[in-house]
Amino acid sequence: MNPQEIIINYARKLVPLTDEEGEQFAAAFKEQRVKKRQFIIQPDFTAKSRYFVLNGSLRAYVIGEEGQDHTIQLAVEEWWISDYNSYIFQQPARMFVIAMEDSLLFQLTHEQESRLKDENHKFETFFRMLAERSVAFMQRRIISSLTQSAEERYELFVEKYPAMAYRFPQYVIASYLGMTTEFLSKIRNQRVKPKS
Amino acid sequence: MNPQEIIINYARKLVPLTDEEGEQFAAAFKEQRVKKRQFIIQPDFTAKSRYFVLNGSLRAYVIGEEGQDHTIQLAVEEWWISDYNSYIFQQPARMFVIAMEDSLLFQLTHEQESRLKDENHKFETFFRMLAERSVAFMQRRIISSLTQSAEERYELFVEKYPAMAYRFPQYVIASYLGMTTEFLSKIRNQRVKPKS
DNA sequence: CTTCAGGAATGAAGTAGATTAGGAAAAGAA
DNA sequence: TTCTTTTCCTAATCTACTTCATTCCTGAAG
Repeated sequence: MNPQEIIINYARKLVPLTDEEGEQFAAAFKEQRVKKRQFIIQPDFTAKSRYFVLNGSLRAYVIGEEGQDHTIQLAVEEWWISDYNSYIFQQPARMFVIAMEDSLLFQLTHEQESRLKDENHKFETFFRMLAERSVAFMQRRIISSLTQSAEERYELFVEKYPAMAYRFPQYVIASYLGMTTEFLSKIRNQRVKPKS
Repeated sequence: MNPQEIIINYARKLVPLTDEEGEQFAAAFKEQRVKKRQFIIQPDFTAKSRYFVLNGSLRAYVIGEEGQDHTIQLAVEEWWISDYNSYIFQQPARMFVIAMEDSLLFQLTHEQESRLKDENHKFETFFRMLAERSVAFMQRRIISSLTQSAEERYELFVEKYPAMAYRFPQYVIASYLGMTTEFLSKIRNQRVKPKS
């Protein structure tokens, strides 16, 4: 399947599109290849685009006061990524977004997105649904961080996203779940051998 | 200002509306009076509506395994509240939403909202922007919970929402910020008298 | 003027998880 | 291959925060 087909299929999961509308939608995107460790968003620069992952994986993170790194979002195939606070309000970013592997992205600029939304009610609906899904996803993450222990959060994560749990290095998972890599290591090894 | 004017003014902060459109928008809402300690959403029931607070205050929370209560969202005048996971997908709720004071709400049912969005592109845009703002808000909360200590989270909260900090009882603030009421008490009193 | 309930303060003891410091093993790069 | 960098593990100590138990405070209801 080519990139255009992928994004059209994806969009059709949320809104019905005619073939013509599908093409129009896909035409707003631009392919972008990035290499491992390449940044696509950096603090102080405004995020001009959001990205749909066709292939590969990325990670969004912030650096805390004492230089500690906290993963805000992960993305693999068919996920979106950006610094949304920056993208939505077109203000300077606070986050880094970096490629974890050589990746192929579909870039959508803020301008192109605006144009799409103006052109067709269906596209506006699509982005509304996308945002609502993010709200639901983030709310689940907030509930998890309030109600569960480090171990429970990890178990839940592995259960829901087994593909990610072994695709990303451990320090990334740990900082996504809000714990240190050492502690995650302990959890992982405890699970294997409760008895010698 | 009457409720209709309030909601129209509010909507106009996000999208321009003619007088006629404003009236049409406001007509989708229904006034609802609730008394302190009254529930408007309960687990296992589907949240059929979202609520705009005209007057008063509410609190959304979940009950954890060991009966501990975790505040997910707070709402005062001009804020929205619901169990969004339930509302958006029209699935059974996990949360309680309860009035903290006698309140006056503007209720918008899922059906009415759908109708609005179908009727006019502007209304669809409005709800898209509302969802995007929630995403940005929640992302900030996630970053705060990952990067800051209990004390820092409290200071930030007081700074950004001073009105809320003293309107809600301490145990509500504590459970919203992810700490115990005892610990928040300690933080508060430490700040006042670093020296006798 | 009591009584009672919801909320806040305080202190002692316990624990989940962080920090620090060691080194081993994969994985790239040359 | 060898060198370097990145990732992972183990274990001891440390601390931010919880838990538990008790007392105090305030306002509303009888």
